[in-house]
Amino acid sequence: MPAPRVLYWFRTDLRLHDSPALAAALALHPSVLYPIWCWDSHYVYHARVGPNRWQFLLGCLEDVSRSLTILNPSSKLLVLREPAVTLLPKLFKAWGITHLVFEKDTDSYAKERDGKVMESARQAGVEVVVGPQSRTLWDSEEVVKANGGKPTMSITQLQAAGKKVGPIARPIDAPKSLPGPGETGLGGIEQTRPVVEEGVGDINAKYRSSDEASYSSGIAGPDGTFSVPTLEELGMKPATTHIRGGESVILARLSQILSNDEEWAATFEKPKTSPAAFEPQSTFLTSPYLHFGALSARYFYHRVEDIVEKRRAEKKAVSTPPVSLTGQLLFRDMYFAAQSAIGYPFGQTYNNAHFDIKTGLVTGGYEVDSAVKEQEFIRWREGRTGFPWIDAIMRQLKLEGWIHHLARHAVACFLTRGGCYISWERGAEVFEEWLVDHEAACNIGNWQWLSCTAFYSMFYRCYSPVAFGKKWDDNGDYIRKYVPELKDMPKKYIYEPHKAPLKDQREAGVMIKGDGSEADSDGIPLYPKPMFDFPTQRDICLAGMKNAYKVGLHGDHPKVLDGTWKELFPDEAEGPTEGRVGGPGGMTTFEDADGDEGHHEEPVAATPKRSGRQSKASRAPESAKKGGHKREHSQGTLDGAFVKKAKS
DNA sequence: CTGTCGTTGGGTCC
DNA sequence: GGACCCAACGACAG
Repeated sequence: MPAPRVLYWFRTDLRLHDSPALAAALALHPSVLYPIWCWDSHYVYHARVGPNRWQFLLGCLEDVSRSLTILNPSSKLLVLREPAVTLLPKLFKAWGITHLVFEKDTDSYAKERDGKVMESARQAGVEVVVGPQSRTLWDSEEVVKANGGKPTMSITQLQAAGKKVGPIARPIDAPKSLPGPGETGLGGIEQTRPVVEEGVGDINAKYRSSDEASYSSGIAGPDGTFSVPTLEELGMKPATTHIRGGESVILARLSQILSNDEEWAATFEKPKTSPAAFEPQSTFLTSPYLHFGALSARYFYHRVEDIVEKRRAEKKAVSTPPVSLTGQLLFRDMYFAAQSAIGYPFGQTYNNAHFDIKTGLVTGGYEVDSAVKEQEFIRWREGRTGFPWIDAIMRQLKLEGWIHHLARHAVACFLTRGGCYISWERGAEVFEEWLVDHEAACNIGNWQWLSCTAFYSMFYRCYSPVAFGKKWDDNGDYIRKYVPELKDMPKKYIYEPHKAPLKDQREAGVMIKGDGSEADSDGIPLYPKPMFDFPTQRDICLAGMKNAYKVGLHGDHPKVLDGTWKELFPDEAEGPTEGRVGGPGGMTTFEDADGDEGHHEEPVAATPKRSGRQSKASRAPESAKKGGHKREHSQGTLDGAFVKKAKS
């Protein structure tokens, strides 16, 4: 039997250390090994990916390529500018491939894609080896099985299930040698240009100079060498973050931190790390590396756990899950397993058996259909809500692609159940676009958590846009950094600048005025007034949440599926009404101290209905649409039991 | 049925 | 800085 000719397909495992899938490829004793990366049109067109994450990914690709070349000068990462689904069947033939090897991926989209690729491999007589899922501590499907087939909805469930699955695999070493690739001639293969999915559209077009740029240079790239592209080749606008991708970057930093300060690593408690810290931030910032597989979760886990065990033996203090460093990895596994169990509906309320409608109420569940809400959403996204703590966080996110976990809590709570009462799905999309560490399972899961849609339900625990930030950063240094127009505002007013007397505003060189759409007025920098009165809005949210919990609708309820659910929420169905208070969506009016008008500008035109939501739902496999975990709505509160007004 | 717990709240009082 | 209250969810153990 001739020696195997192996295609190793890198995806979200952009590393050489602790890669069981790569080890499986090498265990075949291949005569040639083609390390490839395929330009996935889903990532280019349909997933929301801004320049910062693109740049991070490119850094990871370059790093892997360099490491491959170190192992074998004739090897490097072959970047193929075409999606795997159309390209691989052609490559199998052109390169005489006998085996395709890749790491298992339980992400909803990845499962669908890999299924298609495996089918085409079967037809081509190519053997497929799916390596163990190693971006998590345990295999997500095994965790689900151990959890009785149900999604893991709490950290205790995850821990119990993980225990049943078994010990977390010890990391394996990077390979010491590597076969080179064979002939890389494309032998007349025609590039199949990816198609923008109808109804979904090219979400990232705004970041590219040309729709055609990404695939215009053919499969092998502009110089025909399968090079890692640049942002320019992608037609992408420049990135703004200082965060750089790459396995060697994170391994070096991890070693440095873990050996320099074992105590810190062993006693780490997430809730005690400051969301307001910058340069340096208060946490490791491993998340983007974990997402792209530049850092193995298992390697990270065991490096930390070894230190913890050592200190435990020395009778020194250590922290434990869920607050410890390893606890953070457990949460990640919890979300991966939940996503794996639920599939497509995980990313939405619609058709999701596990999630209540709740914060989707006022937004129609699937789209913002109120001009006021849309305006609030835009102001939240762009960091001009008039709440400096919220605005600083959103501006850091947009600029750097990363914010602290607790900062994510603050802005997510504010947008959903603790401020605007806008659907978590809108916020999740912004994070998806801007985060360098965006991980669908974790992002969706955390948004559901913060909006009290799933995983968490104590909606009366609400973050204040003033008090929470002050707790960490009384002087407001974080705000001064990311909202520079407030940099000279006295400490007394830094979290609530609209309360500053005109004299203080003048001395601080800023005027608190308007809605943030104007940067300055006659050369004087402007910072907006709060877009609503927070305490009033918080009460409205609490009342809405109480009502929503009482009704207890789930995403797979017939009335949700057929769109008639609004009948059950008469207050919300009417939409925002001027001056109405006591129901979610009521437009609040308030006047501030100096008697100026409040936040109401002319409402912008309502945005058109977004096609993405519905088409994503309709794209879900039939099994997912019909299956799922039907839940009894036994409370008998569907008719007329909603709460019209919260007791105050 | 009751009581307790849940990674990370806020405000007041001492 | 800690104790306690606020108004109160759902999961789980007993």
